[in-house]
Amino acid sequence: MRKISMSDIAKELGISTVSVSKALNDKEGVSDDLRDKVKNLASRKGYRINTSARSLKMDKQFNVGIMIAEKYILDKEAYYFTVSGEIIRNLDQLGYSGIMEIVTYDNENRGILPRFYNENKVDGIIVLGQMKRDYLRAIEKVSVPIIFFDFYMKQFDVDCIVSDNLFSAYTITNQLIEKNHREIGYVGSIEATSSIQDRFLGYYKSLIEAGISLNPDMIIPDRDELGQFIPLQLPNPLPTAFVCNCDRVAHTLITTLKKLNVRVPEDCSVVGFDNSIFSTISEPRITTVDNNIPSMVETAVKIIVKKIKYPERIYGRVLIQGKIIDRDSTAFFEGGSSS
Amino acid sequence: MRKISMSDIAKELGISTVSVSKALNDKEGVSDDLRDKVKNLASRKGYRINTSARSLKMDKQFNVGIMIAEKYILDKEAYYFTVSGEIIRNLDQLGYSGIMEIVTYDNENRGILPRFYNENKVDGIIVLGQMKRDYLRAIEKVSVPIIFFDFYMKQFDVDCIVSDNLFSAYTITNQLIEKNHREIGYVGSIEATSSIQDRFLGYYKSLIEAGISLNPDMIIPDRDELGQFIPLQLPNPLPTAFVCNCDRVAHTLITTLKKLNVRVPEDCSVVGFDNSIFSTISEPRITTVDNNIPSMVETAVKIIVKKIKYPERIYGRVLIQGKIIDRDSTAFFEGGSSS
DNA sequence: CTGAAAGCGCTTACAG
DNA sequence: CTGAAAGCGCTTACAG
Repeated sequence: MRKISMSDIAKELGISTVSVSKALNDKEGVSDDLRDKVKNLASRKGYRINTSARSLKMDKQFNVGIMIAEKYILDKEAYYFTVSGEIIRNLDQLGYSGIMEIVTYDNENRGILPRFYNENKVDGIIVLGQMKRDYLRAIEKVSVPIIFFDFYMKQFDVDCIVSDNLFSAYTITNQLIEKNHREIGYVGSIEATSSIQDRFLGYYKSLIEAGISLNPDMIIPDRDELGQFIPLQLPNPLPTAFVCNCDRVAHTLITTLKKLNVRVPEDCSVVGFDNSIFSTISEPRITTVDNNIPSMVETAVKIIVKKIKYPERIYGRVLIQGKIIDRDSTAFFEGGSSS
Repeated sequence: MRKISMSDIAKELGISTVSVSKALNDKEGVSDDLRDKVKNLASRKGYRINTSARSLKMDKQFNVGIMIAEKYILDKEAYYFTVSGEIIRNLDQLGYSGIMEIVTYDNENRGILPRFYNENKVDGIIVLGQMKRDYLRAIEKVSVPIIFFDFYMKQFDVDCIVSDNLFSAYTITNQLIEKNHREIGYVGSIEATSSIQDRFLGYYKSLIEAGISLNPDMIIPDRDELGQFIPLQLPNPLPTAFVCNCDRVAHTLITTLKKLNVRVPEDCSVVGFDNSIFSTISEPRITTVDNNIPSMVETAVKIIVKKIKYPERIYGRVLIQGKIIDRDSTAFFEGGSSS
């Protein structure tokens, strides 16, 4: 059974393919009557448009590329899975498909661009999660619109969608301070990603406003240069609370504290970030920040689609507000202002 | 700056586009000398092939569709993320891109096929994870090759790649029996998916061979008809060991047991399935089955690509061997043969 | 409202 | 080894 084309429909109805095209695409220039007839026959015959022909003519693919660095896959964490699922769903509503591509460590190092770009399969690109500067430099020169999702980088003029990390971290740290905590640690390697850094700055902003000075011993790295997690080196004495740059490491921290017979939250409060699965499977469940992925994604998709239409428009750094999810991992500090 | 085409290269070199096409595609019919000249100029000018034109002419998209039901995304579990990442990487090596699509609950109920099919964007489809029978019925009739990944269904003639669940469950249950366990529970809703059912059967096979009769009270459901997890109703008295249909529920079980002051593995052994993140973040770390995703994916991708070339070939139900990962959640049962 | 004609950028079968 | 010609299935600008 051959695929059926517009001209098959045209022949059967005794009209031209032009009219079929107009009818099917809801363009003006056909009577409502004819339009209905065409649409009916098309659906009865199971007509499916030949996208290659349309794309060739219109010079548009109706595909958006989604790039993810290999490390985020190996992580076995679902964060970017949720995100990409959401992206794909939003794209679909606007008539686009999502083509995913994993940038392997090797390709990232060698600056090899994704197939979907080299073969002109996409009209725009969303970069999901931070990658090497040099690679981003290469991808930046690409001749289709591009946006960064969930990170940004200095000296890049690329539009990006990020969670308002600084403000969220500031707010959640404020909450700890309101609960009488004065010794508060931060867990995260502050040079690893823009998110970790901004969350640190929000934490610091809160300390400044509370008149608490920053103690370098209280900043605990959680990963190495490759992004691999490392064992946590906790300070002694411990602070009475920790702000963690993500739920995963908050979960690790809680496990570590338990082994030291430190009770959470009675002896030590812990807060996380991302509202990931780690925040709910942990015991106690972790107070955290929900980054509002649906809103981030909706914005990102809207912007990339706009940029496909109007490539010269600039959106800059778009911040999306997060929301604190109160759970069971924080408590009022009773020890009091003994210092 | 206009996109550059084969004819641009041809003009600059004073040759025909036919020769350019042959040279770039490594087809015979051009001298090595000319081929080099063409390739050099193409790369200097940053030529990228126009896939639409190629696809239109060849009636081939060089894209494979990956369908995932919405529920697997909302799960916040990374299992299918790892899988789809791996699929995409394998496809890339064979010259294909992967177009993902999330089948929403709504579309699944209404039998709405993915955009990538309706718009002829893909040459073949991989269905990632079990979906409603009626939906699969609709997708089965599709006019491109299709395979099921990680599940199968009776009365469907669709080729599928599955882990050898029965055999893995059989083996891991045997290990418990060798450790002197005679009362062994199974956690999983055995009608929910083919995997859960087959793992149950492997567990049962092991019991049969050990002369242990099946006790219905020892089969504990873990999810409802929608696939949502439900609280575990543990039997009283408890068995001395549990085989869980996945690591996630094994993790839940361990948490539940801890609350009952049952120590794992001293008082009760627990094994899981999938070697997912839950098996390593759990305390103790869970003995589990690694399904060998790389091998499953490699096979799946090879088969779909073969089927694109030779649609009539049949591969049937392809089983991939899993591997037991021994960790800390099982122990020898000392209670002994008192019954 | 309707349609004939041109053309998007490739690949393939064929002729030289 | 090399290339002229046809054609894949659409859309668009234009004429009627």
